[in-house]
Amino acid sequence: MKVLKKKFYNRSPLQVAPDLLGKILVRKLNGEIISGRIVEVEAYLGSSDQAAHSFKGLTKRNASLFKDAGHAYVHTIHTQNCLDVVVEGSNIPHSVLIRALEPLEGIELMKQFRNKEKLTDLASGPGKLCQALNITKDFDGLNITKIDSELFIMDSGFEIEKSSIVTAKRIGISKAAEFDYRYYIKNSKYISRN
DNA sequence: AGGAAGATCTACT
DNA sequence: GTAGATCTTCCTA
Repeated sequence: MKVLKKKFYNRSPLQVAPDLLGKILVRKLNGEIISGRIVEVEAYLGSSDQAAHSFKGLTKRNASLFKDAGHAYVHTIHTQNCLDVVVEGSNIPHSVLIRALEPLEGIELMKQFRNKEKLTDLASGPGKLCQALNITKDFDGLNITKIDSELFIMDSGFEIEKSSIVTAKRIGISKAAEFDYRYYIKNSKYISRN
């Protein structure tokens, strides 16, 4: 198991997004570990993608998208938080949205944060996983390529077979919704929807 | 200064 | 399946 470095993130979101499936998202909180396997992601292509927050250029909200690859971008929507990973270099505001996790460690903590018991209710959606891992806007702009960070992604050493990766249209957006930029693991019970 | 929209979630029917 | 909750940011007057 090793932490994913900038080299991993410094590629096209269309390459990084499917590669993130099966990786382990790790949250450190007061010495406790909360982690989960990434089972669903979406790619956002910055300036050429009308659905991306960075489409209209740099604003206060999306400033973190213009950082180097391997930083977090946390934004609020309808009272919920969503977690992105910045991809492909500085001033190229591409990102990958982490949409769902399969809970692994710290499940009791997740249940507390979510006030839910069912494993499939803990992190099966972008807003839910931020609650389960207690990710707040304080994480916006955080470097997630260091093992001493409070948030990072590890390589499980386990490759997802290409035949288990499903490509589909993105969810919950009104513009440029026709692109097949959503990726999830086939047959996972922990994705947000089918 | 005010209004509208947004990469959602939950509860209830 | 549908409605309501309820916060931040941006656009317009």
